[in-house]
Parts: sequence; structure tokens; C-alpha cells
Amino acid sequence: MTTPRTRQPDETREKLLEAAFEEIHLNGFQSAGLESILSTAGVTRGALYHHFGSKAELGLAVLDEVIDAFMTEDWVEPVAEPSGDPVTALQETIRAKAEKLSDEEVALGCPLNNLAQEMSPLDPRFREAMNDTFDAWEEAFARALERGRAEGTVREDVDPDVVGAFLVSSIEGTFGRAKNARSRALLESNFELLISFLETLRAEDGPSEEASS
Amino acid sequence: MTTPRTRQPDETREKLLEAAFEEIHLNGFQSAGLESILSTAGVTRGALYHHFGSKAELGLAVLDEVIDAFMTEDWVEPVAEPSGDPVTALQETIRAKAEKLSDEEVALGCPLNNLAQEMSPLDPRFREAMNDTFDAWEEAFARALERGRAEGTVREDVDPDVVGAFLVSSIEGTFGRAKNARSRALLESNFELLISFLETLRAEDGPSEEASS
Amino acid sequence: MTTPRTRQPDETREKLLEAAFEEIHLNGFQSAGLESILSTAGVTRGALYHHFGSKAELGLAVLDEVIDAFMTEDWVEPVAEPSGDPVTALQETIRAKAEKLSDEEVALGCPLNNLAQEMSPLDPRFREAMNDTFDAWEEAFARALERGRAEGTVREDVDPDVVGAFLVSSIEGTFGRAKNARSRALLESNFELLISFLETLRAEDGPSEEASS
Amino acid sequence: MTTPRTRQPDETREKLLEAAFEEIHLNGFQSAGLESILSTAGVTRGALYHHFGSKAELGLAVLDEVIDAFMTEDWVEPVAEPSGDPVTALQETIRAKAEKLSDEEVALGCPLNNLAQEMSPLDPRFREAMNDTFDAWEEAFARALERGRAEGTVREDVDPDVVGAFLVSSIEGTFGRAKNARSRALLESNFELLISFLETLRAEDGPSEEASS
DNA sequence: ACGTACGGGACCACCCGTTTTT
DNA sequence: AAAAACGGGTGGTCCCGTACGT
Repeated sequence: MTTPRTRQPDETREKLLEAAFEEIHLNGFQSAGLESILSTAGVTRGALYHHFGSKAELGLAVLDEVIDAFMTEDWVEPVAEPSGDPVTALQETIRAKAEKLSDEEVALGCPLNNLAQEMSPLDPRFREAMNDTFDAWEEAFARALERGRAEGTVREDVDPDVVGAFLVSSIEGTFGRAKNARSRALLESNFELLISFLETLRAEDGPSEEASS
Repeated sequence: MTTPRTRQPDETREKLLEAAFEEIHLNGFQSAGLESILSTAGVTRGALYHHFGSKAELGLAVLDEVIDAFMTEDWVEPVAEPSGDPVTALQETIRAKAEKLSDEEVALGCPLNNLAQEMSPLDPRFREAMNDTFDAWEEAFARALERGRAEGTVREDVDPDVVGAFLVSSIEGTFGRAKNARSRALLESNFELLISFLETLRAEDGPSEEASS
Repeated sequence: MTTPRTRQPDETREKLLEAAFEEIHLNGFQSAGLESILSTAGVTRGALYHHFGSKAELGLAVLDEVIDAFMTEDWVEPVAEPSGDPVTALQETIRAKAEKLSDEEVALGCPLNNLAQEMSPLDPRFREAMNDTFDAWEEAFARALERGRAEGTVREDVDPDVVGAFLVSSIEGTFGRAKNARSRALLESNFELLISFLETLRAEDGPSEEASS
Repeated sequence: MTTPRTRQPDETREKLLEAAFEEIHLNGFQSAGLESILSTAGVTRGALYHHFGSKAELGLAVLDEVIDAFMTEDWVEPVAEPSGDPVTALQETIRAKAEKLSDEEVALGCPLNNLAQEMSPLDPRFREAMNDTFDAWEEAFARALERGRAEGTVREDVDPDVVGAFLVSSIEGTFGRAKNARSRALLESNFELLISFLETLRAEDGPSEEASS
């Protein structure tokens, strides 16, 4: 919990992680060839196996150190910061993500979701690592909604955990579908519907909001 | 008539499709080994390459002839039949699917979704075939909602196409998430939320049904 | 020796022989695929194996019935007919062949030579069949030169058998080299040199026959 | 220094080239099996694919590094050295080659010629590499004859390039025919005729030699 | 006579890991 | 720490031949 051991400013290691992330994002983990990763990173096999014990460990490191960081940045931090009411924060987080995406990223899908679909049944270590990331995401959404309830901006009959999990599933489902359809329009349409769904969660007589806090 | 053990072209083909479907469902398309499919089906390489020109063609045939049929059976036909109001039909279709699933199937995920995540970026033929299946599914949901609007059981401000697409994405997202979490509870929780979301789509002055509830 | 059994006006068989000849000429015997021959001929495996016992037998039939006929037509018959003096006949036969060749045929080489180089060490049946064809060719040239000697148009110190064999080797060597160089010019240059070499074989005081022509 | 049994990259490569050369000489390139090459060389697939990217690259390396060296040694260098007159040098080179050949080599033919007939139409890289070797050979013969003309031992009406190309074609044609006939006698007979043909190229008032014959 | 289904071996390419070497 | 040599299994494809069926 203290001093995460990911703080090695090892340049070779970093290049490998980035190259591996790209290759995996493009082709999936199994299709990702070490040779391709190596040439992208500009290093040789020896370097790779010096830093990582196997292809799987490299993949897990990508998960822990690259993908997890992206998810935290895009989905967890924006709703953890206490600026404005949580529902609005959630809505803006979703919109911000949609705007941030390039067309290529729409076609490629969410790295976490891709890896989850591919590797969940094949390797429990991947499954658990990804599950942790998903849990953190759902938790962040749930805590935001909970805060909203405490503050009176979210209806009392909303179960934060249930809705948090639902939102995450819907968002990832949307990424997956948009990727298959190669359609940014579909992604935005779904996100807008999700945003209007969030709107229905607001407390009707939303009072003071921050008055008591 | 009873001992036609030799030369059963259709049967051989069928066995290959089923064995391939299972292998692909378990391991994904790329990890699926022909050897494994062959031994499951009880046929030889020669037979396989007589019926299918390549592994990819076999996969596409599985998509067109097995998976598509499943999706049609589970999601399209139940909402196409004109028994009861469409919203209820959608709700029941979702619940029926949840109940039908074995624990193993929850852990394995939706075959279509799995294949879509894996193969969309890798092979356009897969992508297009799967997109067609998704479109048919969305279309079925959209037409059901449209019917509801025409019949006055669905609110006028509901866009059938938008909601249809959203439902499909959310359902598939749920399958994916439940698979990763190996949690039937999560799947059911999400589906229930989806069902209550569908409830909000009903017209307020709809004919009877909701009047007393 | 009597009534060659090749007189079956079997259309399917004929189509197979032609298709096989083409495929073999283009790709060599081993690279020639039955599937390709079959599709060119427009027949199926069943037909092929009805007429020929194996791929090798098909190849041997091509040798006996197609290639041998070509060689006879191009090289044996022209010098067997008793019109004009033999040296001139040889020279004209060589020139006629050069003029007859398309650029494609230059690049493809002599079917017999190609097959001989490829199959001689691999299959004795091929080797013997081809050797017979070569022998017939050399024999035809040798007999022509012998006739010349008898008629006094060819020098007495010329050994017909030795020169006949040499001519055949040089011609086939030229075909091979021209094929590798993809150069008709090389083929013609070599042939012209061969023709002037033949000129040196004429008896100096050649009596009668060619004096007036 | 004496026990470097492990990691001898150059030696491994060399062993592969030699084993490949033998296999190809025996069976042709296409029939050559990697398995056989591997076992002959005593190395593994991994080693092969480390040194060569494909079977074709291995074949091209055999061409460039083994066969080309043989041809240079047997045909180019002997006529490039300025000892004696060129015609005699050519004659002796041909005779030396004939004497050097084992019966097995006669039956196997010239590696270059074999490969040329087989691979010319199938792979342009092979064709070009072999054409270069042939060109160098012809060039060596042509330059020798040219030198003879300059020195007055070769007739002025001899075109060195034309004759050089002809000699090469005839020699290779002879190898091919002798291989098919499995006849060293045929090879020697043809070579002798070639040698007497070379005799006719000498200048009449050349320095001594032919004066008395 | 011909067509289709099928048997099963063999081949090349590739891939991930390990070990030696620098 | 990194590079290069090497191990060796496995994968999809293809191919020739057979046999059943018409």
C-alpha cells in the first residue's frame, strides 16, 4: 500500500509497456506478437525478459500500470473531486470522455473492456486484475451517488452500488458496440441516453445542495 | 435408414459447426485449435477443409448459422410476436434470458459479444457479419417500441431506434461485466435496473395495466 | 507397337491431359496441383482417378501423349522427310522452331527439358520415358546426318551419333538458358551459332544435290 | 578455444547452408524438406529461422554463398588466370570439370542448372540471382576469348560474347542431358565436341600450336 | 463414367522461452 | 543490462489418394 514499486524510471521498461499496450490494444493480447512489441519498443528479447518474466507478466504490468492509470484518470478522478453535484459530475465525465475520443479509439474500443472479454476466461490473474479495476470504477461512481444522496441531490430510492455497476456496464457495452459498428454516432447516442437517465436520478425538490455541507 | 454411418455430409458439417462454436465460446476464435474442434466433432482435417476453406470461414459459418440463430431465438423472436404490450415483452425477454442462463454461461459470456470484441478490429468479414446480427437485434427492439407507441403503451417522446440500440449495448455490457466478475448477481441486478428503466417508458395514460400499480 | 492404345477419343481424358500439360509447364510437376488441373479441365477428382491411377501416371501420360508428340512434330519429323539435304533441313528446323516460339514460351522453356531436370533424379519412370524421347530426337538428327554422309553432303569425319547428341544438348541448354534470362535474343544468338556450326559439317566438294539450288 | 561447442553462429549457419545445398541438389528446392535439412545439419527449427527468414531465403543464400562459389571456382577462375592461351585454358577447364565429376554428380546434374530450370518461372528472386551467376560465367568466357583475339590466338571473326554464351548453354545442356541419360559417356562426348569446336576458333597464323596438326 | 465426402500425413512458418555471450 | 543464438512445440494449410454414392 505504501510506495508502489512502479516508480522505476526505467526507460526500457517504460518503452516496453507502451509498445505492449499499443500492440495489445490493436490486436488483442494473444495476437500481440512479442516480436512486434520488441520492434516498436526498439529493444530486443533479452531486454524484455530481463524486465518481465513472461508475456503474461508483461500483459499484467500493462494492465496495472498503463490501463489502470487511464481508467483512473478518465473515470475515477473526475467524479471523486468534490466540485459540483455528483450527478452533474457523472454526466460531464461521460461527455468529456466522448469528446476526448478519436475516431480511431472508437474503432478500437476500450482497452480494459477488450482485454476483459478476451482474457477473463483464459487467465485468472488477468481476470482478477481487471476485476479490481472495474470494482474501483464502480465504487467511484457509487460513492459519488452516495454523496449525492447525503447532500440531497440524488433520490433516496437510488441504490448507489446498483446504479454504479449498471453505469459501468452500459458504458463498456457502448464502447463494445460502437467498436463493432465503427460508429461514433452510436456511442454518443447511447451516452446521451445514459445522461438523461442520470437526470432521472436527481432529487425533485433538490434543495440547498451545498447549504448544509 | 437406420445405419447411415457413412457419408453424411450435412451431419458432418453440423458437427463441425457445433464443435467449433463450443471451442470458440470457451477460448475465443484465435485460441480455438482446429485439433480440438476436430476431436470434439469426431472428424478429420480432410473433412473440415472439404466443408470450409479455412479456419476463418468456419468461424464465419458459426457466426451465420449458429450464433445468429441463438440471438434470433433469444432476443428477436420473443419481441416480434404480438402477444401483450411491447414493454412487457421486452421485460420478460430479458428476465427469461437471465433465468435460462447457467452459471457456466454467465462466466463464459455472450458468444456474439465475445467474438465481436475479439474479431471486430482483426477481420472486416467478422465485423460485418456481427454488425448485421446486432442490427437485427436493435431493429427488433426498436420495432417493438414503435409498435408500443402506435398502440399508445409507450411514451411519445421515446425514440425507438435510440432506445433499442441502448438496450442492446447495455445488455451486452452486462454480459461482459458479469463474465469478468463471474457474478450472476451483477447480471441480474443490471437486468432489473434495465427492466425498471423500461417501466419509465410506458405511456402514463396507457390502457389499463399500469393504472392500478 | 501396333494400334497404340492412345486412340480413345475420350474427351474428359483429353481435357485432363491438356490441363495437366499446361499446369506442369507453368509450375513444374511437383508444384502442379491436382486441384488446379481439375478446375482448368473442368472435371472432378473422380474423373481423374478414373482415367489415371495417380498423379505420376497422369504426368507420364502427358509425357507420352502430349510432350512426345510435340517433340516429334517440331524436331523429328522435319528432319526425317527427305526433302533437300540434311544439313539444310537441320538448320531450317532450328530456325523454324525459333520463329514459332512465343515470348511466353521462351520464358517457360522446353516442357521436356523442364520435366527432365526436375524429375530425372526423383522418378525412374519419368527418367526412362524422357530418355526415350531424347533418344528418338538424337536418333532423328543422327540419321539425317548419316544420310548426308551417304549422299556426300556431309563430311566423312562427322560422327552422326556424336553430333546428333551434341545438337540436342545444345538446343536444350539454350532453351534452359533463355528461359532463365527471359531472353529471346540469347536463344536466337545461340541457334545462329549452332546453324553456322552445322555449316562447317558440309562436305567441301559436295556433289550433285545442292550444287544447283 | 578448443571446446566452443555452444553458440557458434557462423558454424551453425554454415552447416545449414551445406545441408540445404545437399538436400536441394538431391531433390530440388521445392521437394527439399526443412526437416531433412535440419537433421542433416544437426540444428533445430529455431536456429534455422534465426538465421534465415524463410525457406526461400535459405535457398537464395545457398545460391549466393555455395553454388555461386562453386561455379566461380570451376568455371570463372580457371579462365581468368593468364596462364597459356585462352582457347587452351577453356579446353582444359572443360576437361578438368569432366574429370572431376563423380558418377553421382553426373546423375545429379549441375546444381545451378537444376535450380534454374526449377525456380526460374516460380520466383523472380531466384531467377535474378541465378542469372547473375550465369552472366558472370559467360562474361568470364567472353573476356577470355577477347583476350585471345587481342593476343592473336583467336580468330578475328569470333564474337566473344556470342561464343561465351553459347558455350555456357551447351555445357549446361550437356549436364542436363547427361543427368537424364545417367551417362558419363554422353557428357564426355559432348565436351570433346565442344573442345574441338573451340579448336576451330584459333587464329590460323597463331603462334605455332596448330601449324603442324 | 463421374461426383462428393473424407482420410490423414506432411509442410512451412511462427511463437514464446531459455541460455549463452558481451 | 542487453543482445543474439537457439530450443522445440504447435498451428493452419494443403495435398494426394480413397471410397462411397449416383
